Amino acid sequence: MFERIENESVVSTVVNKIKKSIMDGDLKPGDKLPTEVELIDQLGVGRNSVREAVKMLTALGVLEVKRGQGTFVVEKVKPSFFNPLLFSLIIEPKSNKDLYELRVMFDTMVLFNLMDKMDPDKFDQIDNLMEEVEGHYASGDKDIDYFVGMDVRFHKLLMDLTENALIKQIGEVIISLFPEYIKKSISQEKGILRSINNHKEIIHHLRTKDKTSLSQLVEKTLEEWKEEWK
Amino acid sequence: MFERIENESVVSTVVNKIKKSIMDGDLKPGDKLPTEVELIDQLGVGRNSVREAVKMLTALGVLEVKRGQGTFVVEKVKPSFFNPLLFSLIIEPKSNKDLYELRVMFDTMVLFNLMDKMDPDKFDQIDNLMEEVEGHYASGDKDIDYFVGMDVRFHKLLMDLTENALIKQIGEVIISLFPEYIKKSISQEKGILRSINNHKEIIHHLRTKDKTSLSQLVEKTLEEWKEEWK
DNA sequence: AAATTTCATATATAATACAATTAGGTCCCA
DNA sequence: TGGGACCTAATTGTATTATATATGAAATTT
Repeated sequence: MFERIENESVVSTVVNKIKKSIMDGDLKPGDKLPTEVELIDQLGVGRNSVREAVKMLTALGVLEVKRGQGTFVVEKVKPSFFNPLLFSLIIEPKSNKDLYELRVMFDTMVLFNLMDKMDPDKFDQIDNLMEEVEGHYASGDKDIDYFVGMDVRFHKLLMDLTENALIKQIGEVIISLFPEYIKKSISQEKGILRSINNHKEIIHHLRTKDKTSLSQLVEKTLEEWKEEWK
Repeated sequence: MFERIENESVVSTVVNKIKKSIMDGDLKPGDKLPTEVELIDQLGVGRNSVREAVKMLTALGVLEVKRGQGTFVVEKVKPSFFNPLLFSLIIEPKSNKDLYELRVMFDTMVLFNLMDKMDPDKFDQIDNLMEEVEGHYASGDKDIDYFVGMDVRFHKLLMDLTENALIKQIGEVIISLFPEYIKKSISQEKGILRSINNHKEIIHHLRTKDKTSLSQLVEKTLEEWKEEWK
């Protein structure tokens, strides 16, 4: 008969009012919100409610609080936006197979995307990184952590070059799930070499815009990894 | 000389302790946290700090507060908690292109993954869905919402068929960002038809395991959308 | 002019009081 | 013996007040 009375909490109300101000354009990126005291007066609520609302929007990456100065709408959204996703991956454990598949597929995706965007400057950045790694290897350095770090840097660089903020964000999350696996996979000298050669092959296919070979390479890599983990 | 003293706020500390408990497995999905008063005692902080920390984790979809009962770790993170991502589209309008690219790339990724896994049963599921949609279209039904819903269902079905929990999860997030865009793009009769034909093409390439054509199709679709948004 | 201090402003934390919601038990009566 | 009304303990929700701390700018000193 009667529909449920939605007793929206005070905090939710405040959150929504701030949200609305942003979406309506009354508050633009970089703008300063009224001070806590002003908000208390304007909204007619307690200070705790205002603070809790601001904290929620801070957690979501929408607001930014600078102590002694005030509260501001963020200029640029941080990758922390995908933190909830990261949590969900922790809360609901995933199988290794799923994780690999995702990683390999994501890498392929990034590379495909890059093929249409690569220019000489971007190749320079990649080449510089590769020279650094090969130099270290040639010099006899066998520090696993270094090569693991460079492996991560290589993949992050590729993601950066897509110039797509969303891809970067999701990529960060995926890579953050991987350090142990990378370490395990290159924790032998032949692992290091294989990693370097793998990257070189990737770059080669990127230069020649050879999607077929690239996707075959990725598949091959996946197969190798699978073998190793049995 | 001295490195900066990171004065982590009390609230952040509480947030991190709760996070850690979850990640270490001391708190599992569905578990009840200590009451506010207990947390105050155990952590030696004020109630405001505890409440603000809980509010942040609630905003991230990690905790769930039931008044009169307590605070719990969520069983399953809902995709709706990613809505804040929509903020990034308001704050950084240029990311529309990014979002679109991500979507197209993710779809491609799913399809590539599927190619090696498809069996007759899976094709049956897809065919059933397509028959339903085409039936509706043939019957003269032009309800936009219906076709938008079916477009979403089509893409969700493809993701389901990968049988990869991670892909499903990330896909949910991406798709949840799209209803309005999809709606815009098929909000004309020719839009509906185009959507249906596009899906049919996808299925065809899936059957023939033709990766090249598939990736070309996706590129073509991307180009079309780009044109439309100018 | 440069360095230091002071001060106003804003957020951070804590403590207290009371309100509201929920689950479950108790009581009472038919 | 049921079953409904009521009560109560536990827990979160909101408001208020007090104090602490960080920040930037103004005032002061050197």
